[in-house]
Amino acid sequence: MAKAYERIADELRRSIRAGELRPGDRLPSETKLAEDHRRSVPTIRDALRLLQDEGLIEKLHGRGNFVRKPRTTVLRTNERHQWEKDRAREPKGERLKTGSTEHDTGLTVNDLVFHAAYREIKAGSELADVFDVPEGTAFIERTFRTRYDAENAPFTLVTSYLVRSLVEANPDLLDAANEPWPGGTQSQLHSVGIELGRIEERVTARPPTPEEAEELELPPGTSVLLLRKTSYDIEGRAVEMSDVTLPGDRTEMLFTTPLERW
Amino acid sequence: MAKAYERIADELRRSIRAGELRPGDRLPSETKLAEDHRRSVPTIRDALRLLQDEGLIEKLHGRGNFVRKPRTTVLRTNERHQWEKDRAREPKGERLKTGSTEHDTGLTVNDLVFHAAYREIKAGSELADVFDVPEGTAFIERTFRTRYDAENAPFTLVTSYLVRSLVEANPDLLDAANEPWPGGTQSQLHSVGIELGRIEERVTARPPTPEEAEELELPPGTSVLLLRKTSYDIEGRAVEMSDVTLPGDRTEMLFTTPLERW
DNA sequence: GAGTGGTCTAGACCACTGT
DNA sequence: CAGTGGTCTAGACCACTCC
Repeated sequence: MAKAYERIADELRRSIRAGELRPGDRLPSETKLAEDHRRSVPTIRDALRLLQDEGLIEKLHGRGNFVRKPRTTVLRTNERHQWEKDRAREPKGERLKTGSTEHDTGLTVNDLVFHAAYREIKAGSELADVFDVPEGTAFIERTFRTRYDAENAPFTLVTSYLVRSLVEANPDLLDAANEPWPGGTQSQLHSVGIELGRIEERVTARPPTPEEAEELELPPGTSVLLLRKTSYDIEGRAVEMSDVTLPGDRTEMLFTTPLERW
Repeated sequence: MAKAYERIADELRRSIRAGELRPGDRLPSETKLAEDHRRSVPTIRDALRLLQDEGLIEKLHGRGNFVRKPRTTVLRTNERHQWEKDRAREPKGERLKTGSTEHDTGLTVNDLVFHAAYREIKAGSELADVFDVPEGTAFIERTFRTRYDAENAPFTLVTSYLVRSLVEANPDLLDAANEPWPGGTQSQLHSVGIELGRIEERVTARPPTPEEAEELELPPGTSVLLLRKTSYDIEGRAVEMSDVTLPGDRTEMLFTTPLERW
């Protein structure tokens, strides 16, 4: 004997999957559903919460419960890295025209807003491990939000780490006022004589923390993608690491792997 | 004025983050929490559900509520593709020794169980688009589960598509009984004269459907990673596509992008 | 059997949306 | 204002775990 709220959720889920309830449609009110199924309102709400957690419906206070529409997604490719490298040595005027976020999305620079903060920190065991330096080494921590003006929610939260001694040759890199740096991180590193040899990206997914949900305006029933990007110079030494949080319902990442010929 | 269940959740969340409640610890019982906070049990349960949805706690019926321990993750790299290509032309005996899942995880072939089913289908608009063939073209659809014996949950669900006319030159490829094919998909394609030139992988994340949650034994408060892998031959023609569902709490994907020298 | 969480009820009252 | 969902109560009864 299945539980009442599960049976009710199953029935509504089937309705939605079959297209009898279409994206944007309003579900019957909770009191109406309660009468129809001869159950109490809290039981109906248990059923609706299941569907909300699956990302199938959206609850709008005072308006009703609606079948959720799919979000339009932003594509983020790994080809951006070669593209950014090619551009890193170009004159500043050229670099100003577009940033790498625009390369991925087809947007222009004016559609984007950046917030940045710099902080100096000492390496804990995790940073020390990635960069192969002693614990306590001085790092620059930069935090960003990138935003697409046409939407009212940011689409990434970024924390980036650089070894202080590697970048202090260029004092401009130590000042948040110079953000956004035209040409991006690779251009910044080029200004202190660093050329990148490869980039590693690690991807996992989990539900958002309340803080992430608020900053990225994530409704219940969505996930975040966590991307840890580590950049290595041509000698294979880690020179930069970023932790990026992306909204799972608005992001698609594309990785292309070329294969050697037989 | 914050809501009671949110305040209670905040307090417990802070406790967990601060390490006062450690992974594996049992929380006070719901009736105890209700007395402490002078709230009803359902209100306490509302608070605990928030924490469960964030993946912070685990509810065990009849035992209690526990701080969740981090799962050990399996690493899946894009270097597997070159490795699989290098191996595709090796003699069958060699290929039998290990499969590509083992390459990623360090397991031996005996730790893995495969289930496979083959089905012939006609291309809908999506498949027709990816493979650049007319709608209605005959495809072979293969579905798999891969499992690690030491755990009792599968770690991937796979659906793979091949154009029938491309692979029917080798009848063995049309029979599920020959699964798992030693050397994997690239070896199968090699048997009909196809060499791969590049692989594209698209990654998104969302909460699991009830079906996925059951098959992958995903507790509430976890996400799935969706990987769509498309393989192109050396002329750039799509020859294989897979949709892979991975448990977000047990999977880390690593993509390495080499950069050209200046 | 004692203690735990899971399901469900019936209803009060609040907060938000639209007309 | 009427109608909607959101919060919360007080308690009954069931299902599971462990001793």
